[in-house]
Amino acid sequence: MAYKSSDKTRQKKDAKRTAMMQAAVQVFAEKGYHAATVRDIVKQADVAIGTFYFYFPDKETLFVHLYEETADFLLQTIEQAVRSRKELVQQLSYGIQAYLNIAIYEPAVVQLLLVGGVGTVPSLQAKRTTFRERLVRLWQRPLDQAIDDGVIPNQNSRRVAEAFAGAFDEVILQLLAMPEPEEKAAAVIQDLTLFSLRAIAFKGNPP
Amino acid sequence: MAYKSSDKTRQKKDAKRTAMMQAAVQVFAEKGYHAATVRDIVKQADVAIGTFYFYFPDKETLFVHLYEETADFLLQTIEQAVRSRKELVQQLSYGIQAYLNIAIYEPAVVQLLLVGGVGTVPSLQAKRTTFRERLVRLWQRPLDQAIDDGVIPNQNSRRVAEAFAGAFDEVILQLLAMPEPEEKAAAVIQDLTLFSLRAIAFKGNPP
Amino acid sequence: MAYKSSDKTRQKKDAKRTAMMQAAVQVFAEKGYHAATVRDIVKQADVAIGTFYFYFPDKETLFVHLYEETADFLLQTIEQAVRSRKELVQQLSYGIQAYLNIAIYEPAVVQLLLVGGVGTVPSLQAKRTTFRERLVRLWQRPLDQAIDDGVIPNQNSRRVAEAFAGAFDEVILQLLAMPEPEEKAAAVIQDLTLFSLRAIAFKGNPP
Amino acid sequence: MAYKSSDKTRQKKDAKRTAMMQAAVQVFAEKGYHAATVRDIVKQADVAIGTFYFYFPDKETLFVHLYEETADFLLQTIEQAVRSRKELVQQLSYGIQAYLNIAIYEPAVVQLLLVGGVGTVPSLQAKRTTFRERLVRLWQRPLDQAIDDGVIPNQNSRRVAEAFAGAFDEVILQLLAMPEPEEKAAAVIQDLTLFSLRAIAFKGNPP
DNA sequence: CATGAATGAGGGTTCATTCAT
DNA sequence: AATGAATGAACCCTCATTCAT
Repeated sequence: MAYKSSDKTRQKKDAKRTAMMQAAVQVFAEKGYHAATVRDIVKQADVAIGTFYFYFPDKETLFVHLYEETADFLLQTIEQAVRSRKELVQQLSYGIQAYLNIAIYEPAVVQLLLVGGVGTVPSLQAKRTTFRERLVRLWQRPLDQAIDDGVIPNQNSRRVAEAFAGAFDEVILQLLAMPEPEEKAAAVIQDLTLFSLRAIAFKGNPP
Repeated sequence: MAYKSSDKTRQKKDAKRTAMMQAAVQVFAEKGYHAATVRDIVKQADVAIGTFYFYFPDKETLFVHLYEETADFLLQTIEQAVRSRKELVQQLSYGIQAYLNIAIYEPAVVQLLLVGGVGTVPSLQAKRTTFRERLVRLWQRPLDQAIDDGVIPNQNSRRVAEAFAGAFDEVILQLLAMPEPEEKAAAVIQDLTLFSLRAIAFKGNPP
Repeated sequence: MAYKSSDKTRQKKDAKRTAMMQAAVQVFAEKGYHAATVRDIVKQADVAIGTFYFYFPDKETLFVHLYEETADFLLQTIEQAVRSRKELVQQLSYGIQAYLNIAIYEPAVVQLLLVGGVGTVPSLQAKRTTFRERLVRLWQRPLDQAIDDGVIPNQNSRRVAEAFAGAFDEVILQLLAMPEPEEKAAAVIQDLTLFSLRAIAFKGNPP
Repeated sequence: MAYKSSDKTRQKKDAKRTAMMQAAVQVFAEKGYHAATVRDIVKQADVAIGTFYFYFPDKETLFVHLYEETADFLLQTIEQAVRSRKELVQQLSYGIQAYLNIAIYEPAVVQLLLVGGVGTVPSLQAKRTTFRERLVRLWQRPLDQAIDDGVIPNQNSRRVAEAFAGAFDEVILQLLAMPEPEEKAAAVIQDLTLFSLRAIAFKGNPP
């Protein structure tokens, strides 16, 4: 009995906590870390300001936590798409697609990671570095495997992965700035996949 | 009578103005727009706070001005390097080299443009969009010409240019995060040039 | 649940708001709008500076509000005294008495309206004009009625009312500058009433 | 020789000093003491800010000095008009006329004294009191003489003079707020004169 | 748990005043 | 004498954070 009630309470609490975090992501993504106020967040979540400090120690901690969580979500989603395929062509293509999907349907995720809180919170600098590092490694892995398999010639896979990460980010941000980005998604995926394959001197069959 | 805006006085004032702007670039690049305070800037420039407002109308105006000026400097420097060559291979190679030079010897420029004031000042959003647009067009021009000349196959040059801009930015930021980046500059230039040429299916002689 | 805007809480908040407004009236009356600082006000009210901005949007808005409220209070109090009588002699006498009462027992009211914020806040200019206008009309009404009733000869009632308003203000300010003004109040009332009646060529029985 | 040159220098200096003081009166009258900045004044006078501090010790001292000087000018002008006549009727009429002339042709004088710096500068409070005192005495003198001469019945001439001072001020300020006040000046003078004569129970021939 | 009144450090900005030229 | 660059105290206001209810 006490179990169940506790569970319910926990769930309720978690629900409210989650709601506030979603509100925070929205506000941080829209305004950036500094311009976003705690009052903005609690207003968006429709709770009192005191409630914020019951659930989170302070604004900065929440932001860093959100950044990490969002980064995890993005990286894992792409990673999963990449891992689910064996062939380099499809690994790239599906990975890019996964990234684009998130960008289009959860733009706040991309805003938060790429725009929201850069160069602002000291304790975030390391997190950002880690995120970029993981993102680079994410693209590097299929490349290394492809080199091992002889599918592409030997090359500085690390640098190429960096270039990929930057290229994908920019193209996606440009896409998001356009009206109705979802209509152009398919073309972008194809463009980026072919771009990538050419850039690494892939000689097999294009998609 | 001689005291009236003599050349010496004018020069001195200009010098101080420039010094303060450099201090401001430093601080903005390091902390970002919001975290940088006017007090930080005047401390860096070793003047009183009133002096800031003698030279500049307010923090935001100065920041936007600095952003534009810095963007102009970066873009013109790269543009000049690109224009000074006729062949696509060299246009890319010299353009990248110019970019890298700035990044290594004037890191604050890159910090300011790529990191410093993103997602912060409303009046900057448009400036940032313009900067990215110009950067993309900068890389797009040689591509279009190469397509016209039949040096590379027809392709979505705009999208490729976006990818180039993003790729170069990321590689450069990664380079700046390393110790002694200038030692690796030559390798990076070559890597990026080859990467670019492959990505656009260039078939001529590599550098 | 009971904590939500309970009567007690509301009352307490209103009480504090009122207390702060009284403090503000005091300070504004004493120093005038510009010389009065928000810190002066919160010190007088014994609260923190943030509390001021919790209750009021800004210094200027509060001042204008206070000015209007105070003007309303003064005008309505006098108006009521005037309206409560039918005979011109008593209308004047009771109106003047009401004015004097406020001046003596709420000197800040008079200070604020006559001294506090003149020639200062642009958004107040119109309010001040309105206040003077209403004050003039206040005295003009019984005059017009008396002319209609044939109690006094026809004359430029508007100009006379202006003169009354100015005369009463000055005499009252002079009275307030003296020690123990309440002792002289009765004499002042009589003097001013007779002064007024003579000035409008009233021929009936003096009070 | 040295004499003359010295005189010239003196005159020149005085000329500049005078120009600055006139500029200051203008600005103070228009904006009030606090809102008027030293920069406003020197801009109006077309000199550098340092020049201000060569001629005057500081803003407050200048203001107080200007206030006194302006008060002297106003009081002496009216006084002279009053003294130049023997009969009460004409003393009042010419005094009022003199006041009105100043108000219409030198509105800054009236603005400065009646509106510009009230309730602002501590060191001005005493000056203002003195000015009002002198103004009251100015009107009181002819009254006392008329009482002595048996032209009007005995009465509290002090209080009546206060009422006069206040009444004239208000009517004049109301006049200045209208378009083309000079056209109404004659009527105002007559109205105020008759108002005054009636108020003091004058029985002789009206003007 | 939740609330929101209360706090005060700190930010951007103004402006009277000084002083080297 | 005259200039105007330079100064910094002080202003208004914001906002992260606390705590009594």
